[in-house]
Amino acid sequence: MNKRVTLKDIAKATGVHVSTVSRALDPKRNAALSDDVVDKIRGAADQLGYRPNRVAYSLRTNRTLTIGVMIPDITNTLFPPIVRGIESVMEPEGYASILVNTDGQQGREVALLATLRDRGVDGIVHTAALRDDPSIIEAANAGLPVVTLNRKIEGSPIPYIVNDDRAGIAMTFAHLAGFGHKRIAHVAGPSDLSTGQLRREAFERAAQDHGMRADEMIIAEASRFDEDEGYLCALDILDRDARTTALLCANDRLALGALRALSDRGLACPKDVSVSGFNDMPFLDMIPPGLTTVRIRQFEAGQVAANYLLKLMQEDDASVPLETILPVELITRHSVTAPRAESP
Amino acid sequence: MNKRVTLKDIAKATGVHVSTVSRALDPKRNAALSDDVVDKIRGAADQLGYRPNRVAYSLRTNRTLTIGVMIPDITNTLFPPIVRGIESVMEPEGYASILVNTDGQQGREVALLATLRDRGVDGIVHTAALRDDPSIIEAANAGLPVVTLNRKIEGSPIPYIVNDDRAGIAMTFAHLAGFGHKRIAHVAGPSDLSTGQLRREAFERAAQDHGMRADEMIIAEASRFDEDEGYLCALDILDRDARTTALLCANDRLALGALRALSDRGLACPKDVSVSGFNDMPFLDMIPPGLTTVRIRQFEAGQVAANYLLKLMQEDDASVPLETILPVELITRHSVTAPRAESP
DNA sequence: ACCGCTATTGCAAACGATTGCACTGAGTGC
DNA sequence: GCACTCAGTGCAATCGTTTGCAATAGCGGT
Repeated sequence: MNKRVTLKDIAKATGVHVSTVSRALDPKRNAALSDDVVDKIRGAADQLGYRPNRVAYSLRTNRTLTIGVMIPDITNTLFPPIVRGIESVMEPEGYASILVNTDGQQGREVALLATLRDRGVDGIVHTAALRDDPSIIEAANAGLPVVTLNRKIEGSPIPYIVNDDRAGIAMTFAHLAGFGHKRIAHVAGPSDLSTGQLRREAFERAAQDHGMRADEMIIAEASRFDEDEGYLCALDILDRDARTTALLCANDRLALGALRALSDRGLACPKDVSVSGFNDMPFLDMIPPGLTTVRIRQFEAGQVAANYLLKLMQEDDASVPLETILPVELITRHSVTAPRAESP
Repeated sequence: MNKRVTLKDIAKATGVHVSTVSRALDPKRNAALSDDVVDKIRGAADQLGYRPNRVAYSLRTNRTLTIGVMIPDITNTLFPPIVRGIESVMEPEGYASILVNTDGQQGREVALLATLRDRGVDGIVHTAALRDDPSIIEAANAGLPVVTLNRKIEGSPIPYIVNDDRAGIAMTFAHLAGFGHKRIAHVAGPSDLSTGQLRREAFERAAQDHGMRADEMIIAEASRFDEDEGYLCALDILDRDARTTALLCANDRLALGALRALSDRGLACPKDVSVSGFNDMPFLDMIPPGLTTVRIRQFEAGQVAANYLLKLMQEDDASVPLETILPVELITRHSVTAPRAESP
């Protein structure tokens, strides 16, 4: 358990002052030193195996080179690629991430945010924000760089990166309509999440654009983005209108639940009713009948968020776009086909 | 951007010395103080909204209350539950985790380990160790608490938590044999990973126990635990012995690849050949034909690892079991059935 | 020969907490 | 009434860096 070597050790070894050592080791500041002393110090440093003490650095400079990454649940396949995207730009810059899972609970969120701030993170990527989220706004106002991902916080100057949900839904709706579907229902996500809200609005607008009247729209809102809720909502929709021929779901897990509901009702997908999802989660292509869905760029989204955050952290007067919308892509598989001829 | 309040501020506000404040706020040390001054200080502290500066604390105490969690790739569904398991015990104790992905590359692993040490983590949970891994051994020898998970490092005193791979493989083999399979081949994992190695040995032993001769065993070793490798290995096995009736795969992703290989060869699973996996990854039940596999306790494994690490970090002379083997469970679905009557 | 300038380096004060030790005063025993 | 204990606080060093400023030396210019 030999002690770590410090600047002082190097100073002692080379006979110079510790501040000189500090300067010699800092590429941005060693210009003021003579080359030979720099060389000597450098030599001694890596001969002794010097590794800077980041904690001391942080105390002095008030920069931890650490960011907080807040997500609802890493267990949800949506998030790992985001995390890696963030890491892919942060790591080369010397930043590490501490990852916290909020489970979508407001209480956990504010507590975790507090511990992140206690730990002095230099910035936060927040993918779990509720639409209305005072604590994170407060943090941002206090000067902490924050960017949100996938979720948009209403009425705040916090930059957000989102996928083009509206376009995704519109494409899907058009795809469905193109097959001749007239009775398209929506399994919506929770309305307290901006994703849920936005996709629902996009659905309504798309439906309207295709000449559907508001009172014809059947929408069931899930209280969580999971299979069980999708199952329940699909059942609800079928109960409300048995003639529904297509289920446009706000995400894949809801769609998976809907699929199960159909099969429970003795309905086949896509023969009896078509189903679409959103997100294109992994292994979706292996699950029959092969869900038609919208692919979003999670890794990229993470990268963009990280880049913005970097900029905010490194430049005092940095400005990044308030809104960034990433393009999405319709992935057509086999869960959508033409509706059966309507029996009048 | 109002400055954070420090001990000094509280001292000024209450008219006592900063060291007194420090003591008053520390539950383990305030016994030596009079109750009224403690109350006064406490009151001032949360009236001013004091939050301790963890960086300063760390510098002084040499404890960061941070651990490093090294995994191959968070994108692999195997790991998120582990991460959450770790978090579930660490978070209540005030520890945060910094997560790094090694991608299974030795180079990345040593670099990331170095940055973790630079950051002064109090301990490390390592789920990505190669079987022979000098850098992590060196770290452990230097006094850094380390526990490895899923992987065992040969000939080191580092505690490891593993699933009962041997039993899992044995159960699967017995299950297969119970259906009457005689020609059971193994799609093995990489032998430089202890999981790959161990499962292969378990297969060989199980085969032997069922009266198979060594020269009858057909084994193809994948160089990675992924679908493409599973595909290739399965093809290889079919080429080597077309009469193979069962593929016991070292993990689910290999099995998924094998499934694809079978279908490419016009073979049906389970009618023509049975297939089994290992790990029971999420959504596996939704992928036809429903892979029979071995369920492992990832969340629990994370918890155990975290508990051991906590003990190692908090007690000087802590001793935890060198080896911990978690029970596994055979999940039977529909990818295994009796072999067709052999056409002689 | 003197002055001033610049290039190089040292000094010391931070950053915000913890902690061994010294100090003070009141209470105790005799 | 005196020495002694001990509870309750204050003092100051310390953790390892960074950084504004002071100090020194060497140099050229006049």
